[in-house]
Amino acid sequence: MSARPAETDQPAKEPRRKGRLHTSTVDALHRMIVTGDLEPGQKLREQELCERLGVSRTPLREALRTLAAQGLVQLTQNRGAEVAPLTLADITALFDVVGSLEALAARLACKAMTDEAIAEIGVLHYRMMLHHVRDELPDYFALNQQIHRAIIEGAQNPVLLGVWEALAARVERAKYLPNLQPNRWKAAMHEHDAMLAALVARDGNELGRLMEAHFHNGLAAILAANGAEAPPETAVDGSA
Amino acid sequence: MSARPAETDQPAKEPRRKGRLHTSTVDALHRMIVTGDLEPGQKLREQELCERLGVSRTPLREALRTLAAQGLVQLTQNRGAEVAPLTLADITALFDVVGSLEALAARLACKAMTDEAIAEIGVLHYRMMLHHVRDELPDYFALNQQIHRAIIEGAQNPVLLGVWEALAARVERAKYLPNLQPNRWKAAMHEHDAMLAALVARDGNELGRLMEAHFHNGLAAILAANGAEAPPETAVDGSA
DNA sequence: ATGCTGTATTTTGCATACAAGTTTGAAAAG
DNA sequence: CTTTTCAAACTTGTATGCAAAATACAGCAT
Repeated sequence: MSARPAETDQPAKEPRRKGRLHTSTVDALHRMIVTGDLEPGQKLREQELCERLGVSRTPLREALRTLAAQGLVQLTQNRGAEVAPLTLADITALFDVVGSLEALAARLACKAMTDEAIAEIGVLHYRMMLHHVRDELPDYFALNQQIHRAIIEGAQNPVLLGVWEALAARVERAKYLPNLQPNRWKAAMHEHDAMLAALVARDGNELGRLMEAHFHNGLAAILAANGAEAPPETAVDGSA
Repeated sequence: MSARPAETDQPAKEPRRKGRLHTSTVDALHRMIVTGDLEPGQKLREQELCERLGVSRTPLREALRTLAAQGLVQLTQNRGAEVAPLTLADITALFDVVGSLEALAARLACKAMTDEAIAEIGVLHYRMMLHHVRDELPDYFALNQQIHRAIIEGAQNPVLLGVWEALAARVERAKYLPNLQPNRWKAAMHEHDAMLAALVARDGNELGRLMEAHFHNGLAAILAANGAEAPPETAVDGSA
């Protein structure tokens, strides 16, 4: 379903197919924000984005409202939009919530998933491991994301899926901040080993515990990496 | 259609203050959907809503996008918007997620809240109890909501607050479905008693457990009330 | 020199106009 | 009588124009 064609496009003013402008505008902005192409706190002037994306202000504004509801953009009355800041405090808060949701998903998935679906996750797991030993980071990331998504979908709870998808975008933003150190990478793989074992054993509580810990470790890595080397504007916690 | 309540505001075409049209449109639609004034599954034709709310299509469409991102409205390409259906399966899923989030909030709040804030919740609690013995349901509901919100805010996690607010709207929708039986009401009050005790004791795990159970009991009441007496169109689980 | 004020420019918010897609219904063919 | 086709009406999607708010800046007063 979510398999999108590679499509690196950042379309300038190519005359798109006539429908689906709103959707593709949302996606384009979504990517730009997640990848950091648009930086946290950056002011988003409508006219400028319109030219960049090749759409008029109406669909652009609708896209901004959608993204604002997802927490990627911040709107202020009569003062326009800016990319939502991403402070370390925000990231901490975010990981607490997502960790909790994944733990819930784990418990539900262990009850609801079919043996076949679990086996498919096993396949993904070993493919991911392959990318790990080959040092192919982007592919590793993609598989990692797919595994987490599969577990969430395995919970068979549409509300959970919807909330998770919205938050996953922000998690992705956080992942683009630091360079993932090899140490953390290796540790993450081991954590995934344990997670798969728990899933196969259908031990929901254990899997939940593991996933929550997995998330907290990822958070710690991000905090460590950025607390030391981040430029001041990036993400210092906003006491003001 | 359904009888609308008093209807003091709901401005027809009064020339509003020039700003804030978008926000108030979102709020108005929000209320209409939550209260059931707009029924689940109902098709939302833009022109009709424009006349009813006294705005043009542009801000209305922006509002619909916002509500869609919050899960109150469902959009389909070139086929417009409809009020998101609210099946019993949806409600079950929703309560699982919100219960889990409130449990998280409980753990965090027990650590983060000041004594003063906890005391304020105590005040709200006893005011709510007063409305209970006086049989004042709407006031009870309002206080109940305030207490839950105060605990979420006490967790001091802006992400959690944002997610919870979006989901709370859907929970409200569910509450408007059945007539709350007096039995459930009484039980809910007792559960709140225990919750307050755990909060004062700052026992986060216990409070989390209690709040999750509180939610599940509420869900069971709704399911029971509707499984038996709901009209077929309302909320039968949507296999389709 | 500094602070304030009024005006010009920019930018957002809303409304309307136009284009493209979808639905409906009636007429014609089987 | 049923089914198919096609066009008219309606609905949504997008672009543009206009008004109000905010910002920037120059000129003035202190």
